[in-house]
Amino acid sequence: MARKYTPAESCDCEVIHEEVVNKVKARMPEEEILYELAEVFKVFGDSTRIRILWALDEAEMCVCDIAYLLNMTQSAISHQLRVLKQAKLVRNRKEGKVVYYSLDDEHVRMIFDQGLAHIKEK
Amino acid sequence: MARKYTPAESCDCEVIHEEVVNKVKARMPEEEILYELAEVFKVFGDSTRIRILWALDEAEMCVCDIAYLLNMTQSAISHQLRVLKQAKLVRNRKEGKVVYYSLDDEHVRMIFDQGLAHIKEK
DNA sequence: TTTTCATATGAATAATTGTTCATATGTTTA
DNA sequence: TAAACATATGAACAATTATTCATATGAAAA
Repeated sequence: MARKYTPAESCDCEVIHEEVVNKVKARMPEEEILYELAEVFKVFGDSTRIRILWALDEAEMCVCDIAYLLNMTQSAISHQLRVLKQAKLVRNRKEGKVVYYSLDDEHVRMIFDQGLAHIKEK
Repeated sequence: MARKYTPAESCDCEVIHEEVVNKVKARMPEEEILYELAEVFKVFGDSTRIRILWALDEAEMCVCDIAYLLNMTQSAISHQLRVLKQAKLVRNRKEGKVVYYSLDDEHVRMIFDQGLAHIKEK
């Protein structure tokens, strides 16, 4: 999102149900909120990050552990951990050379559960 | 995700905590589940779709209504509605020329709520 | 029938992004 | 000190994707 396209000329048809649209418009949250909401879910929208989050929900692990677990390179994992950290979904602590990552959000499990509920139902 | 890269040579460091990794590995769900989970959240990871979903949570609307509400072209909205339909998050009904869309998932609101909870806390 | 209108869709394009590769940083060990 | 090792990071590349534009489809109205 937030791509730089030339401004859209709204719709190219007449409004059909102005009452409904006005009612909904009045109840829409700030643009900023919806943007941030999308940003959060974007972080969840990658299977590598989902796997990392799921793993960290089971146990605290260092970068190397995660890379080995997921059969990926240390670099790829490190890059993704940075994304998760920026999103404040994980935190880390350093012990010598080793950096341990763990979940930093109690909602992760609940967000997973809602997603799973959707998958199972359909 | 699911990009076609040459297979990663797992990690390039030694495993540090084999016990933990084995424990976590045993508890990880099927790859397929985690992949689908990421797919669902990917759909939520775009502010246009978030806005459409939020709007439809308020009221059923036709394509033109949504385009007008969000100040976007009919085409852009139509493309996104197709994505939402494929994800089984919205359904539609036809009345003459007009196609009305509505939410097709009771979890949308709860997924939003969890996302919002995360945003507010951080 | 012809026109009009709402919606859908395919192709093209610009922007984004996940991984790789090479390398930097910083800590421990020899 | 130097070597080894865990992690981080920047650049490059391939793949994905959100929108635009042009046009197709299909239903209602003239």
